[in-house]
This record gives sequence, C-alpha cells and structure tokens, in this order.
Amino acid sequence: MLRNLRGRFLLFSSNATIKVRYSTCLATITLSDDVHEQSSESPHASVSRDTADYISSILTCKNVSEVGKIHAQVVVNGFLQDLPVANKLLYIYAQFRAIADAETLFDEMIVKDSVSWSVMVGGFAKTKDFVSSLRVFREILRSSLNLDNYTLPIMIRVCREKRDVVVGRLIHKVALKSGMDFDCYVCAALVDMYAKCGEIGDACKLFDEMPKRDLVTWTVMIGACADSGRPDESWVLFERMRNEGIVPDRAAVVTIVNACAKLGALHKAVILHDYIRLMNFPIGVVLGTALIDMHAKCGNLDSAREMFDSMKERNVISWSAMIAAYGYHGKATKALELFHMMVGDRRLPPNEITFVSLLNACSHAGFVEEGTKIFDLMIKYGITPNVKHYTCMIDLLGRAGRLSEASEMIETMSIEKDETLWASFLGACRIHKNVEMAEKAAMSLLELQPQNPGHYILLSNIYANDGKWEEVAKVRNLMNQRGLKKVPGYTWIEANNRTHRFKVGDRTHPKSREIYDALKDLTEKLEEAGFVPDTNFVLHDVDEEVKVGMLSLHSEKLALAFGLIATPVGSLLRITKNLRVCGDCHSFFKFASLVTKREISVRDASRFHCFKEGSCSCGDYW
DNA sequence: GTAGGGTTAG
Repeated sequence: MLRNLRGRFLLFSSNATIKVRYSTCLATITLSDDVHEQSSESPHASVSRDTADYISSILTCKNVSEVGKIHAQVVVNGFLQDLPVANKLLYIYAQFRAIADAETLFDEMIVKDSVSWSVMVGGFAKTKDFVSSLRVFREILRSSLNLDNYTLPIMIRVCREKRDVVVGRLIHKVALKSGMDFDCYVCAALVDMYAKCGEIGDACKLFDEMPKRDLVTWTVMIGACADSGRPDESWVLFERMRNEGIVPDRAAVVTIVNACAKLGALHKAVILHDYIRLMNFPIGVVLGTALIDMHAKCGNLDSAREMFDSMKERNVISWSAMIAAYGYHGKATKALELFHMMVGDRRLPPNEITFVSLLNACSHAGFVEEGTKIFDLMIKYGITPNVKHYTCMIDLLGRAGRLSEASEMIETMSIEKDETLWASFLGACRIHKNVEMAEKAAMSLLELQPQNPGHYILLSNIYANDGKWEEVAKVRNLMNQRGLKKVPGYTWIEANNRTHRFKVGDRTHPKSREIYDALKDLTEKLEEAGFVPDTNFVLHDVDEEVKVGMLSLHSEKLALAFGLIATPVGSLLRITKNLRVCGDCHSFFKFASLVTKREISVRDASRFHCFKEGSCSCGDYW
C-alpha cells in the first residue's frame, strides 16, 4: 500500500507479494516486512542512491518488457514522482518506440518538467508521429514553460522531415521572439531544415551569422551546398572548416564524399580518398558506399568496383550503388550480372531503388527485352512500380523507337505522371521526330510546371521544327507574359587539377579568344570529316540566336575547345554537364574523338558517355 | 536528465 504523507513516501507492507500490472508486463515484487522511508522533501538534495540505482537499471534495459518490470518497481516503491526516474523511464520507452507506454506514464506524472515534455516531443518524432509531436510542442508553448535548446532541435527536425518550411519558419520566429539564446544544436537544425526545404538562402544567412560553429554545423552546411547544386562550395567549406582546426568525423567525411560525387571531379576524388586513407577513417558500409558512388560518378569505375570488393560488409544500398555505377557507364551486362549475384548467392532482397538503377542501366544500353523482364521481375518481388520505374521504361521503349508502346504505357498506368516522365517521353519523341506525340508531352509538361522556362522552349522548338511559326510566337509570348527566362546549362572541364566552368556563348574565360579560335578550327575539321550539325536541337529563341549565333556555342563545345588547348595532346578530356547532353553535342563529341584522337569522357545529368575513335560507349542510346 | 549532421535513383 502506498501513501504520500506531506512529501514523504511511506511504503507499508506485511509479508506480501504485490502484483502490479503495468505497461505491457506483469511484475511480481516481494516486499520485506520493513517499512521503507524515502525523503522527497527537497528537490535540490543530492540524488539518493536509489534514484541513481533506478536510473542505471533503466538504462541497462534491453527491451520494453524489462523496462516494464522496473517501471512496476518504481510505482510500488513510490518513485514515480521522482522526476529524474520518471523522465528516464519516459526516455527509455521513447527509445524503444513504445510511445503508448510513454504516454500513459506521462499522463500519470503529477509533476512534469521541461525534460518530460521534451522527451515526449522527441518520442513522437522518433515514431514519425509528427502530428502528435507538434501537438505536444504546442502545449509547451501554451504552458508557462520556457522554450529550450533541447526541444527546439527536435521540432525543427520534424519540420525538416515533413519538408514543412512554413511551420519551420514559424517555430524559428517564435523562438527568436522568446529571447532565448540559440546554441549550436538549434542553429545546425535550422540550417539543415532550411536547406532540405530548398531555402538555401536562409540556410546560408543563418550559417554566416553564427558566432560559433561546431563540426555538425559545418557538416550540415557542406551537405546543404551539395544538395542545392553547389558542390564546389561544399569543397571550399570543407577546406575552410579544416583550416579552422576542426577535425572531421565519419559523418562529415561521408558528406564531403557525397559532395565530391556530385562535383564529378576525378582529381578531387583522388585527393579525398587519399585523405581518408591518411586519416585512417574506418571504412564501414556507409562510407564505403559513398566512396563507390563517388568514384563511379567521377568516372573511375574500376576504383568503384575495388571499393565494393574490399568492403567487409555490404547492404542493399552498397549493391544498388554498384549496380547504378555500371548503369551510368553503359555497362548493363555487368549491372545485370551483379544483380543476379545479389539476389542469387547472397539472397539479399533488392529494394525499389535497386530496380530503378537496373532499369536505368538497361535503358542506357538499349537493353529493351532485358529491361522489360526486370520490370516484370520487380512486380514478382512485390514491388509496386513507382513513377521512376515507369520513367525508366518510357525512356527504354522511347529511345528504342517504340513510341506507341511507350505512349500506351503512359495511357494505362494508374499512378500520377510527373514532369520527369513526360520529359523522358518528349526526349524520345524528339529523337524520333514524332511531332504529334512530342506536342502532347510538352503540353503536359507545361501544365505540370508552368513556371519552368525550359518547357516553353521545348514546345516552341517542336513547333519551330515543324514550321508552325504562329504557334512558336504564341508560346514565346506566353513565356514572356509570365516573366520567364531560360536558365542556362553549365559544363565543367577538368584541366591541370582545376575545374573550369562554361555556359552557352561564354566569354568570361581569360583564354576566351584562344578557345573560340580552337573551336572554329575544330568545327571546320569535323565538317570535313562529315559532321553535320543537328538543328533539331537549336534553340529557336530569336534573341538568344542573335546573341550566340549557332549550335557551335553550346557550353559543351566551349569546354571541349578549352580542354584541347589546356591539356597535353593525347590526354583524356573529362567533361561534366549539369543537364542531359543533346543529340547534336553527342554527335559532335563522337567526331571530335575521331579527329583529335582524344578520349572524351562526358558525364551528364544521369549518365557517362565515353567517346573514343569516333564512337561512344553507350552506342546511340544517348 | 532531454537535442543537431552521413550511403543507392530521378
């Protein structure tokens, strides 16, 4: 029998065995004849041995059932109103994701402090019950409790997970208004939230204004730059961080490896891997997988495979990364081989991304039949095709010229179609010059993304190629009315351990004159060799045309011309483009590799093209 | 006593 008398918990018992049903288990506690007294008068008194004992036994629990037993003892021995003990119980329930148990306990606690509330917010967040998390957070705001540096990062993270920048911003404002001082946890969470919600400007501003930055804050910002298409800035930040004496840990290294993969710069990949070896970072599954991806995306497929082979432990992500690596490089047979090894000998179940990688590999290589089989196999594995799988299939069928089959697939699929899917179909229609189908695809793109200037250009090009000039004018007017301007694509080239960037008609490079001379010279030689520019890919933007002239000013070609003058004869040219390389450039590179006797490795938005002696590793499936 | 960052596709 438990009684609470003026702050003293008195526990009376006779020779008794008390059964307490609590939580998910039944605890049996045998009590002694003695009367125990426990003082709880002064909360500031040193923590009693019993409190500490309970806390340590709670922390050693291996499962919820063990927690339940200790919980029962806590109740019986009158320690439930001992805040550190109750909070620790709450915490451990939350850790085991037994949120219902935590909630029951929380409701029964007469006294709660900011820790109890914070643990509940975190507990709900851990089980992805974001609504409840927010509900508890609102209760904190309504109560007399102050906001603190513990609850805030949890809530900000919830907003990040939900990609809800509106609520995120609101919480940020409320916190600012409360006058509290933000610590590194709050700032890092805010920077990350803004960045993942696509508000990179806010993320940068916060980061720049921080008086102090710790390793996590730097890591978050490095990742944020990479995710927002500025991996070159990630690299600069990583160096700045190290110059400030901050030593990266594994998570930071994974982040920069990931940024380097996006950068696609081989010389940086080599430097980074050497650094990782030098620092003796243990290469676990995550870092190993990131390295596979980095080497593959920087053009070194062999290093990627070496990494894969040397890993002691691999998971489905590592296998998928290696399969994808073969895919970008047009090696569909290798990708399929690895897949069969994965599901055969290793009995590792593939996930939906494995299939995207595999289907992409098939479409890159023009493996229509194999791709179709894989698509069916995926369904047998119980994976419902998503829009990405369908996009691969549309790409696969479309590039192979099977436009009506692709169109039928689009008509009959039951899931929502997105812009990538239509863009894939449109790309295929353009290659095979099917104006009617292209028009339909472009219209759908415009409907889905009326703010994307690229779609207007595409549609107007389709009309232009078909001589429908009135329609061209209409589309152009619509674009101007909506205040949209074409965003240029960029091309990078590595030369002498540096990366140089070009955009269409670029004249900002110090060696501009030489580059243009080299390009003119090259173009003449290519035309002599039989190269015919493919005007299907000319952007019929009149103003732009007047400015930049013709196809020959594409950023890819400027980069190539620079590479020819800046690197030794015979050396490999490594080019990276942030959009898909067009058919005209593809053909240009093929001829260039023949005429200049250079090997040209081009990485675009989703694949690698290796041009050698007038042909491309990916055949005509560019 | 409670809190922030890392791997595969498109």
